[in-house]
Amino acid sequence: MPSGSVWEPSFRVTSVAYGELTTTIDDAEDGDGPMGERLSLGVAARLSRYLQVLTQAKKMGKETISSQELSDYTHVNSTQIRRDLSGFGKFGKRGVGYNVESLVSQIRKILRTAGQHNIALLGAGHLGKAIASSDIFADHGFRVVAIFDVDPAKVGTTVGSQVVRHTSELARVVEEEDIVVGVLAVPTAAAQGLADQLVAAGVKIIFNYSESLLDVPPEVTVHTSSPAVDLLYALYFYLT
Amino acid sequence: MPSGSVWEPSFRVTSVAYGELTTTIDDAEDGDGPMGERLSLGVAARLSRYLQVLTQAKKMGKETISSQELSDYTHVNSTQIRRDLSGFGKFGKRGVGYNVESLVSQIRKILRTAGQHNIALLGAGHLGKAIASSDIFADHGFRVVAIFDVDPAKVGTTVGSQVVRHTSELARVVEEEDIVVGVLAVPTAAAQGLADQLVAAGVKIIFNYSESLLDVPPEVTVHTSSPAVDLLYALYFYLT
DNA sequence: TAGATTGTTAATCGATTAACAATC
DNA sequence: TAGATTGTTAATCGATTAACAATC
Repeated sequence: MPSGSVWEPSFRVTSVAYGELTTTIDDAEDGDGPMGERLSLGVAARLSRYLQVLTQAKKMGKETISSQELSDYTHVNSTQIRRDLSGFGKFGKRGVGYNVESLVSQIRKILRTAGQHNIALLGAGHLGKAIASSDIFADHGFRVVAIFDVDPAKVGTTVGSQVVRHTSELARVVEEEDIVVGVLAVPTAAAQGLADQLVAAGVKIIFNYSESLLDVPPEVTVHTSSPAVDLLYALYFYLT
Repeated sequence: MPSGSVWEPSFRVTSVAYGELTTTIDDAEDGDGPMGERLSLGVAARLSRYLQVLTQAKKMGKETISSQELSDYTHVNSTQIRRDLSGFGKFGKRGVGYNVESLVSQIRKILRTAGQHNIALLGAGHLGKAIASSDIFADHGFRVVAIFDVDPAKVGTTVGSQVVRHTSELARVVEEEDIVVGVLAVPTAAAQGLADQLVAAGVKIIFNYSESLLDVPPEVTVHTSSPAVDLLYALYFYLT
């Protein structure tokens, strides 16, 4: 019996309301399935989770996986998983399950995240170092191509494969390196200022590991990491 | 215009299927409202998120907050927020909003997380140090009361306010310190073994910051932290 | 009073689930 | 063939949203 993240309740509670969610887009793909339409928030979020589990399962040498196993690890109902997948094609084999490797590439295609994407990491403290040396981002095609800090003692040192730069170089580097995501691993007090700089530099996705509530323009998406929230939530069901 | 986490799509996608979700429990409270029943997964997760934002707003000296402001920060629809809250009482003031401090204590009461809960942190590397020195857990009544590592070079050193202990002491310390949550901040290869030890020691909630897919008994809840998943998801809506 | 915001209703949409035939 | 698991249908439940009266 595997685990699963209590993560996203029926709505992974983070229901987002980001403008139109189901408008048609240009490029179609395999033919059948809703490939030509923008995915709903729910489907996109679940597919991302399946992808995470599949990526790890592949690492562990697993060749096939059933919807029930995926369900055990994601806590998404197995019928819903089969439903989500069958909307895009018949990926599974009855009596056997899904081929892990082929399902990974199918989902990557659906999520259009087959390519490489560049990340800027802000903050070279403990958290920044932990993120820089982790595989999690790299596994999904995200590359930390620049690390910034304001501390003169840290600027110039090497973290992961990158030399730490001073924050004053942010705007230039974001453009040069084609950075689409900024990750804030800085103290709460510094977060808003750096978010402003990221926005000014044209970054549209910010990952906030600080506690600060960030104010950004509507076209910028902020994801605030909140382990304590998930813990509160898990604890509620433990206590009751 | 504040940000918000793409987090939990309409379902914070992590819909969980953990047995009965709406059975009645013993203690009733204020009288009106569904206080006597177990919260649905969705409501509990959303309330946790409101609490996170409110806690930070309180720190920033904010006295009142409207459902629209809460919506901007959580990406939960403002009508839904009012609906969620009004189920437990009339906490708001028309034309004004909600009192931040009073709403914090109301939600804490609803989530039954007013008390202190003890955490064991496994791994005294960069991530462990980052977690130990962060406020996020402390803000919500979680206390890191023990830190473990297997590295002899780390055992005995001080991280945060704790002296790092050897993992062999785990079972004893879990019992002595009444630890209910184990946080895994260790390399992927070590995660399952430590999860097994936590389970054997009686811990029922595990927070997994490694990439490992953990197999645990059904009564244990595992939350796997997955920043890359959230990033994939945010990127999809950015690219389309 | 005028403006703002809550609390609540009603309608819709999507997630959830059980069930089962199809088929590997 | 027998067992397992997918793909799909149909029914239910809860989330989402707009709208608006109540009221601070």
